[in-house]
Amino acid sequence: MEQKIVIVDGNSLINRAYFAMSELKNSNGIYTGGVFGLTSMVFSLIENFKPTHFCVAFDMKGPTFRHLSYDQYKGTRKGMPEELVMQMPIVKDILDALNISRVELQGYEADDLIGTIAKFCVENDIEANVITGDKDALQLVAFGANVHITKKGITQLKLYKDADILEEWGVHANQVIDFKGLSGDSSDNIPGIPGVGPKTASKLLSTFGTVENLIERYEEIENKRIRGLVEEHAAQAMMSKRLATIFTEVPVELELDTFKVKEPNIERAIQLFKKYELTNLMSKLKVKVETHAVADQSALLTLNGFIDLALSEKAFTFKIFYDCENVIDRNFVMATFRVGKDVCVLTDLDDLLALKPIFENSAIMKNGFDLKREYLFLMDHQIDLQGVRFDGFIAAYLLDPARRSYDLAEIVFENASTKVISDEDLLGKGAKKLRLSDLKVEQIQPYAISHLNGIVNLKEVFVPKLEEMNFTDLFENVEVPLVKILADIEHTGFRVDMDKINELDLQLIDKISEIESTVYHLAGESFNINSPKQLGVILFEKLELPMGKKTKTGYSTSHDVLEKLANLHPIINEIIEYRTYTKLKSTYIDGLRLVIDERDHRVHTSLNQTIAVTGRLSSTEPNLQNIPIKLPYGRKIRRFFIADDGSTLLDADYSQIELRVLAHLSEDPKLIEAFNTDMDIHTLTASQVFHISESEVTSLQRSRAKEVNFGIVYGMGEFGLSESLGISRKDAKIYIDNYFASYPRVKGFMDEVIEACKEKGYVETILNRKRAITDINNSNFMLRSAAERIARNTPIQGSAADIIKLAMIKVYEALKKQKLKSKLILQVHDELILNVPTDEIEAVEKLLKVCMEEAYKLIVPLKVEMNTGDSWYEAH
DNA sequence: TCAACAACTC
DNA sequence: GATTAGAGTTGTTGAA
Repeated sequence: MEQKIVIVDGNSLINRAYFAMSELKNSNGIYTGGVFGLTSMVFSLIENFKPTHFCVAFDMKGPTFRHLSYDQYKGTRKGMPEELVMQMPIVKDILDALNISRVELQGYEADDLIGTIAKFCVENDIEANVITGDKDALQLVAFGANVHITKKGITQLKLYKDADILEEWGVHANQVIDFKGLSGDSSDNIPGIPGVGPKTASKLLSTFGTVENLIERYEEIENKRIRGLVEEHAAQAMMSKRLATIFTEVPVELELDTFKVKEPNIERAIQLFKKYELTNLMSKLKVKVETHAVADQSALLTLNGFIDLALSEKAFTFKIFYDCENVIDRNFVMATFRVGKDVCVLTDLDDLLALKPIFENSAIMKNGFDLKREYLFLMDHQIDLQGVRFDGFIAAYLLDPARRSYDLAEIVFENASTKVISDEDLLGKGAKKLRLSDLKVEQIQPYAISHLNGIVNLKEVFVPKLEEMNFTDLFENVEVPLVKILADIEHTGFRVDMDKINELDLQLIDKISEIESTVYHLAGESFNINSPKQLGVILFEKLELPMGKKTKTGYSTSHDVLEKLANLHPIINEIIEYRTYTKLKSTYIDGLRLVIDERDHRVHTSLNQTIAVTGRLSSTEPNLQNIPIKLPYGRKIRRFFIADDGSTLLDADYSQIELRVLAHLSEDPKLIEAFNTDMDIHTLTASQVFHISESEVTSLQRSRAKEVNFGIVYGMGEFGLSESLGISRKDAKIYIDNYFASYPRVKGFMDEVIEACKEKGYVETILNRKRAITDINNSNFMLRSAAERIARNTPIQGSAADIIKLAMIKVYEALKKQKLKSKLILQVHDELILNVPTDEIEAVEKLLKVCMEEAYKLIVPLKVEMNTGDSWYEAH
């Protein structure tokens, strides 16, 4: 077998890892960000490079030979922060447990050790891969080492070839040291030649080649100033070059066998990961054992070959690649399929469409990643995808719902053994980002196949993991079936009334310009009212209004601050009005217009399944989950959203679903009783909190009790309650105390949730959805309190989300079974909206009520309220 | 390009 | 003694 070594610059990577995740601590307050980052890097390097040899080099304390020749070497560098110094022995322990050899030597830097080992390996025909964040190491490219420089913290690597160095610095690999010798390096305090920067250095070197040659022939330098500089600082340039040169003859014993990759000492590693609470790393240990290598030998199937295999094997994995011109136009580029180890690549849309019977055959199991995209594409072509069993996107979300993104390449990189070519690798990023259709098929194919194989590998790892975490039922029976429903909702869209939009737009334009001039008049000058910074200056400096809160960057001009100033100056109310109207115009008129499909006059919102940590959905482009309702004027926006001709909108929302879930989870007798007898829960709470009979409750008391009920669900404290009700903290405390006295099990439940969370590190919903809460044992009061509020709220919010997801599935199935034409067109957390042909209203009302109320059996009843109307305004 | 702020929802 | 309500998206400003 070919031999391959990975040599890691331990100091460089741990530094980067630490700064990328400096806040990571375990519950004893020991910082572990650097340890975590470096160790996960080691795991991924082993998985991705599959090296036969591996070692990590470290710097040692104390002066090196460079300091002895130049006492200011690295003189400007600050020492490692204390929090990082503490992590060094931990990292070394972990590396030892993983049986990974580390090297360090008094008097030499990690760089020199790396250079020495790399050179030795290259000379002995072993592929040498150097991993570091320090571009000085690029000089090693000159003798044939592969140098990979970390990007974005340490999450990505870039392999530098000679050409890359040339592009970045304008010099060849073997001139890197000359380049440093001339231009210097402020981070190492290498002086170079003062006045010579990177540009000049590369220009000089392209003519003269080396520093030595340059100095010898300095008289040939055309630019007079630079000639002088070179002459004057020749000695310093020579010294700088020496300092920048990695010493590749370090007297270490090079016994290759010591670097061989060995099986880790799993028990010891697990022990350490537990001790430092690096639980994510634990799974990597298992992954290493469980992952099956995927054969890279695979046949390329023809369309018919694939059809035969799909029919006989009854399962395949696939991905369709397409460009989105805008929200609705999808341009086919390529589709890839895998059955067993064989792969099929289609580039002709007609071939893909020929697979309609295969896609629609529910006996053939389909696996993929982010299958909502596949559903949408196939729906465009009247193909009704059936038989989906596994969606890696959804699996990744259930296993770690707090992730920022679920990019396939990242997920596979972290969990499985293959390398997936990322979008950025293929398409670039920023302004220069390409579309798939800009590339040739041959360029896309390796990318597409790497995605396909990544999904297959991911499935191998995730299926047992889902089982282990008790997610199988939630995954198979809720989240995966929901994918299709969300695609259907998105595909159907919500019709909008353009005339209504234009009408309100004209009104708003008038109102805004009128208020604008009033504000300028009252302020005595014109300024940008949208700028909190400029507004702050006007209000608190020019008009000398009393300043309320401050933000990090200046005066706060938030609504509640302004409200308190309303009586002091007429400009305040104008500004409040200005804000409400401009909000409506920019977000709900101008913003909405941008996402209306010109062809069908509908908005096709994207309902995202993997965004919210609690299990809720989120809605984007446009966000239909935050259409105004509270204020009468804003509520008019709901007139934009209308039923199809011959149909009406049916809007059904759960009444008090979160408080019912709370009653269920806490088993509080009084709460249960209240819902069993269908009492008004806010009135009941008011009577409890104010110690009066329900008939005596005033509307003010009821609305305060409503705030209390909400506050409890969110884990609000007395301060928050006093602020939101405008009462004293003392009174707020009394309310809260009275609340818990009336519903004693609620308090008990909250305490138990936190207790269990401290123990297990996560909280759960009724369908076993889990959310890890890391700060629950944090010694920092603020972080711990926030974690406790999250722990209290997540089971409630998350269980309510579970229930409405179940309801959506029931409704969807029931509509299909009864062959009704009514369609789900939106979900807003506790509300479902359907477009219902007029003749189906009665049937669908019945169906909807049953499906929603019976979605999940709580110990209290679920109650649904329904309304119909031509627009969302009337229906809700 | 990105963080901060503000405003809208359940 | 602190700090203070859970979950989201979008638009604007202004600094890098």
